[in-house]
Amino acid sequence: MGYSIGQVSKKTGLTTHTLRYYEKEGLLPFVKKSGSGLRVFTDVDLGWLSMIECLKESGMPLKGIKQYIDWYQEGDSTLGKRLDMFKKQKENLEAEMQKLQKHLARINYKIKLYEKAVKIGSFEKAQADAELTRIRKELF
Amino acid sequence: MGYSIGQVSKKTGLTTHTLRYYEKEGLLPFVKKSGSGLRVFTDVDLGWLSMIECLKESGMPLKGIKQYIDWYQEGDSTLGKRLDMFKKQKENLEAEMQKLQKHLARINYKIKLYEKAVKIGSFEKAQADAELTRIRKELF
DNA sequence: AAACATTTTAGAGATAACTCTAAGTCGAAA
DNA sequence: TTTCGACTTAGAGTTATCTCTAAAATGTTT
Repeated sequence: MGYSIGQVSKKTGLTTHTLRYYEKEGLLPFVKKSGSGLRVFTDVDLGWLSMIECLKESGMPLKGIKQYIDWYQEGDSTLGKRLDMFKKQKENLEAEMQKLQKHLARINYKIKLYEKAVKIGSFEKAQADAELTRIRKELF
Repeated sequence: MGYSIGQVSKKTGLTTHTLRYYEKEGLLPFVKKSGSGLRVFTDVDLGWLSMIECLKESGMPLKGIKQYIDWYQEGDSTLGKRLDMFKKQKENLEAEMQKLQKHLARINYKIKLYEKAVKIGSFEKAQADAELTRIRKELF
């Protein structure tokens, strides 16, 4: 019930290079090797890779993720540190999402503006449009 | 009615190094120079810097932003391309935000788990808790 | 005018996160 | 048993985005 590095690559979308790189960086200390030196991934390992993806895409650098994994390996004495880390990550992520929300509103305005501009063939004239001027004022 | 690079650095939070780098990369073609060669930023330039920040934080690489600025400089013949770019960026951003939403749910679960774990002093036992097991099942 | 802060350029260096290469080993299929 | 694709390691190379340095010019303050 184990997977080769190639199989894990297909499952996760990470290249075999990246998986080895993650291991070298200390992110996969739990992955075992077969007698002849081949990596053998388990479903538990896939779970860890999924958590790594979650934290990475949430904006945590690989070093931060490694720290978390190191704490996990240390056992229950680091429970508080791990809790703090997740709380901080939640703060970061919520702040990030609010920022993205604002950026999205701005991009939506740009889409309206350019739809009008394309329709009338002029950026200048589209910008002078009453409704777009109203939205723009609302936005800033 | 103009700002020095240092003033713009304070206003935007970007270092003077970064501002010069952006210019070198073609992101600030509208910034003028004084007779003696000093950069003079205007409020219009600050507006562009704000748009650059918006696109960058929305996940667009500097090259993509440069492309947009180049199109802008080309005039109304590129209106369609710019509209497409913003539409695509909207798609990307909405997909990104949905992903972050999922990651946030997972992190919230982890916070609950670790709060319980800290309380009882054991990760294993916290994981076995009925409510946490329920939430975990909901999550995957 | 002297002193000192700010800006200029070209180019080198740093950092994170991959990405690839080479030379060899392993394992499944014909 | 040969063949061939997948795997191994160590280490070099790449990309994006800064970040810094040095030496000279400019701007500001006293």
